[in-house]
Amino acid sequence: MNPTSCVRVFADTDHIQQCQARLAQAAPALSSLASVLALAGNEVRLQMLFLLADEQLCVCDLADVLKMNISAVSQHLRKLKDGGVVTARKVGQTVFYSLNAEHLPVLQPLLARLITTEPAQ
Amino acid sequence: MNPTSCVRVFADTDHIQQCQARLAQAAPALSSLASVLALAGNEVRLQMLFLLADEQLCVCDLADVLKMNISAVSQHLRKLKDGGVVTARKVGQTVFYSLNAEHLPVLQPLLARLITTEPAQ
DNA sequence: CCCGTACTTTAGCATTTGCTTAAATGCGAC
DNA sequence: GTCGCATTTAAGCAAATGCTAAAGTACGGG
Repeated sequence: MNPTSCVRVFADTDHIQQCQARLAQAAPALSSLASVLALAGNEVRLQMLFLLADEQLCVCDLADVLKMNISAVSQHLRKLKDGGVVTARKVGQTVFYSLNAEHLPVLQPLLARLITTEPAQ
Repeated sequence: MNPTSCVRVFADTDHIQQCQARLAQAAPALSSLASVLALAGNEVRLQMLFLLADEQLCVCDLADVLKMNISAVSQHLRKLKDGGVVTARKVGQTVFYSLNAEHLPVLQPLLARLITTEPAQ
């Protein structure tokens, strides 16, 4: 009767529908969270967020610190900006990026885990 | 002098090295965090984690709930298991998956954001 | 033992990702 | 205006991702 999956008797349609209902309720928040995590789930971008949590930085600085191509850095920042994770502030010809408040509640606790309380061991 | 990037005078080598030092210190934790977030950053896998946070489920159940191919579900679970995010417990021929304690400190606060306190608006 | 069920693994493929290179764009100095 | 610097964008490509389909493994029942 269920073409997708196994034929177990205790498939428990109630249980499955209950799970689906919970998913459906969480769907919008879940989708939004997934996209933020996908952005932060890239090592380079997570490094950027870690740095930006401390202070705003321009594309040049980030490229220097990460030893990366400016273009590559700019493309990562574009994704972060499109995802609402960072904001850009233009001063003259340099663009300063900083964390956007919108997703800070998600990011802060994550980034906080990266700060070593002990300066050195 | 800096071939990679812009030629601004205030490149502030000190500042850049300071950022790099902070990065270097956070590197191991950051790398580990990035891989967990990359796993959770997929919408299907985040759904799985959301469901598994509530109760352990077998591959069949997840496939039913998510209306997905069993093979696809299994492959996602494999990644989650390889990343240390979930654990498998075999009972007879069915395999129950549940969240692994190792990365709960990262996942719990994220998943908690998905639980609607109000049952309905 | 053989068969069926739950699951895993493999191979193949389309899509996405992240980089490099090169060509814009934008803005300030001259 | 022209030039130079900071950044963005576009094009191209290799690698990674996520799916489907099919074969393989593991366990229980008859």
